[in-house]
Amino acid sequence: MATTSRLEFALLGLLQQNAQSGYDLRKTFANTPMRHFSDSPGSIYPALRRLEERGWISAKAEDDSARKRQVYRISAAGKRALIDWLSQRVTREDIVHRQEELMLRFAFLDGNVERDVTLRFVDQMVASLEEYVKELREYFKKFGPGVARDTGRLAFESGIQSYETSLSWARGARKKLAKNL
Amino acid sequence: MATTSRLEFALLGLLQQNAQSGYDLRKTFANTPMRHFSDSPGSIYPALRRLEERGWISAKAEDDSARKRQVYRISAAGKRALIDWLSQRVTREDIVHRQEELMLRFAFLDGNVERDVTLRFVDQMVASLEEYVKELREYFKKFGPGVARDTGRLAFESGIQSYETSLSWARGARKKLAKNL
DNA sequence: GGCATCATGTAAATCGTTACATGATTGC
DNA sequence: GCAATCATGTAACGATTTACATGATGCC
Repeated sequence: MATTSRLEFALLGLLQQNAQSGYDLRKTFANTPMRHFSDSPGSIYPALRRLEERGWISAKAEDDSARKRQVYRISAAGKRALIDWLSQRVTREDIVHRQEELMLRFAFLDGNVERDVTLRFVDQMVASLEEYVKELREYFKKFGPGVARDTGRLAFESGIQSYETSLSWARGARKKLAKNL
Repeated sequence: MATTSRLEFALLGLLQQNAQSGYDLRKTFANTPMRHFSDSPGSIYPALRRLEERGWISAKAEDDSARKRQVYRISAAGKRALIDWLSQRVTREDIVHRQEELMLRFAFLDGNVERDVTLRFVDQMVASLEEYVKELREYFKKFGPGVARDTGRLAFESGIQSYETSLSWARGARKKLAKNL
């Protein structure tokens, strides 16, 4: 049961939206807000080959094009893997250690799972965030004033604020998503 | 010129605050808001040895303790390396690809560099964030409404909001830091 | 006596980074 | 003709993850 990296899921999700080449995917990572992913060939081409070996995507040489483009398409097994990943519970671990992966998952929900799965996802996210923000606030009340360095205390406050922003975003998202059910 | 990982800098910064053992450092990563770092022995002990090999820290067996604790202490060369890292310019790359490292750097500023270096750091951070937020907003105006999936659009908005939160945090931090100059 | 915690390590596997490399095509 | 871009790769290296491993100590 080989694990799947964030990059691999990102590729899988993008290929689910459109069949495209490695170069197209690289351009997406270079020129869109998905730019926190690396667009280097040394990461993307090997990742595509790994996905192909697992049977999650398949390559087809684009013959009408003069250039030697390999267009990748997601397979049924790939779509199943994607949906499994998207359907997982949102845990505290996701909040603390896998924020980026969490938002990636969220971005791919629509079109791949039913709206009620999306709503459950957001609900779990709100619940986990509430719990964690509470925990951080309590920690800060206890230890924050004792921190000697200003920048250390401010950095901590920045961390709390960022989770609070996520929380209020998630609450707003929940409302918007519930409206057009 | 071997590169230094985030984990290595985190260890270096913590050892600058207090000489301590690998186990102590692991507990910090396990039980404090620095928990986004891994507390696994397989990452920390090898990282400590790498730092030792570079002469940035040195180990001393704690003899009064019954247990075989190795207490690490930062060296002069280590402190120099730390300060070099802390004094680097804040770039757009830091904002886009190295947010976490950036906040780690910020947290360690006090006590290691003069207050004016800290203020310059925050100024550069504000400037880079302003630019990037502007860029993201323009991108969203152009392409946001065309995004088919609700969750895709919402995820993008979440990203923008998180940068906006950082920006307003940085502005507030700048004011607080300037006050007690 | 036994369990949790203290305390440090090693080994295998793998992913991503960086750098190098090649050749075709489009546009000026 | 030349530069930029299209398009795909390989190779070396290093860091982290996961799992395995050991032994001492404090406490009930």
